[in-house]
Amino acid sequence: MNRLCTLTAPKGRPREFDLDEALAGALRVFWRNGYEGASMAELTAEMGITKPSLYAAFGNKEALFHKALDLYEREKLAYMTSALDAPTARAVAERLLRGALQMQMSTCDPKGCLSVISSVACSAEAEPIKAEVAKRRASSEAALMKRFDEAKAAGEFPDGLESHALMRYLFAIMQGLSIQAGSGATCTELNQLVETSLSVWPTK
Amino acid sequence: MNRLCTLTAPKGRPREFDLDEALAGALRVFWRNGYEGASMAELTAEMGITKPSLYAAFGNKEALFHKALDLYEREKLAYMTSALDAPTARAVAERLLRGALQMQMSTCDPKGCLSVISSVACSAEAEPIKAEVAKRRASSEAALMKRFDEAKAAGEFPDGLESHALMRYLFAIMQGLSIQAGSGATCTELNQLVETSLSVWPTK
DNA sequence: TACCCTATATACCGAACGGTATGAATAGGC
DNA sequence: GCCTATTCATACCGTTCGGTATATAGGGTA
Repeated sequence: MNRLCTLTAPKGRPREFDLDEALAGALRVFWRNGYEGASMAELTAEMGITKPSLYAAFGNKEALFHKALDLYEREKLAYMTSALDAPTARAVAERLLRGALQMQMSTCDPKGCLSVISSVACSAEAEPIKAEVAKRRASSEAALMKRFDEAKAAGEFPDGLESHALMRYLFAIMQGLSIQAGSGATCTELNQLVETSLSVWPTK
Repeated sequence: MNRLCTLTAPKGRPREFDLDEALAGALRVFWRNGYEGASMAELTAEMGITKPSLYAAFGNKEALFHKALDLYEREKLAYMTSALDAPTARAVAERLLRGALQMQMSTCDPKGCLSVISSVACSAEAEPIKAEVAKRRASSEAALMKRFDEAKAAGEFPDGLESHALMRYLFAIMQGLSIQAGSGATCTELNQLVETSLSVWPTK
């Protein structure tokens, strides 16, 4: 009995749906409705599978959310990591803001940011969800702060402006952007927000 | 039968709880948990009354939320209207940011902003809630924009900076502030956010 | 063909949801 | 004292929640 064969030959009845497609459907529902607002009924409907299939493939609702959040960060927040490659702190900020804007202007995706939505939605049951999102956000914040530390060392910031303060400021704008996008702001308005933020970006 | 007497002499059995205190309790629950996350059980527990009393006095959950939102705006967002009296746009922004900061630093109130929480929480049932919050926010935005229009007419803004763009920018920062406050940011961090925002505020 | 393993579909679980019917308690008006 | 009007407390309504038991269907292996 060769163990390696199990990769190409799964034993029992094969599943009739695509894992990735189903997960993408789950992501859409969580994105539209938040963790608590997403019911198993709506999830299964959008994923095109039944509840037992969902539980067998993904565990439970919380585990499914984690996997959907992974997909979200991998596919929708990719611009956040790539933005760090920009040559200056201002260019990083510009890439981040324009990336966030472009994502919110997508006509096929739900509005707002899944991370922001999930960190705000807050009944008692969703406490571990908030904690998980907070952990991931802290990681993003640390990455941006490290990049801004380099910028500060390179003398890009005015005196008295600390990198962590500027990081926090930039995140606040992006969070505000996603709030306003989720509340029905137009693309023009969101673009104005980005342009204004860039026009006041501090230079030495 | 004098109609006016009904004001001082309500006929039936008098209620045994204080309307304002009960509403304040409801506000706390909505603030902590959002509209959907606030269950009738938790509401009645915090308000110190039973469900039939709640329905008799406030209508239903949605009507109770509206009244709690009224109380919230009246007591907790008072700084937003008074800030408009400041002499310059920058002073208005400073009052708004410091007012928001001070509110988030209160140790007895929940963290975050009820309006932001309610505009994000989003199952299907909460759609009218979102609409109501959006309407009220639009009113606040209009008030701030009018004030910034005056500032622009007074020549306070750099060329090319429109008042509505700056209004949207300032709101974004305040929304980001409340998001970060609700996610466990420290007072020091929130203060840094406010100071940074003020330090980059555009002047002519 | 017989067997094993896994996915499927249906029907169901206890708990919690928002909301209410009902009857006892408590006040004013006559 | 009696009627009316309103509140209070309990128990209950139908629905939906997340999650599962059960039985059938379908593919690999021998």
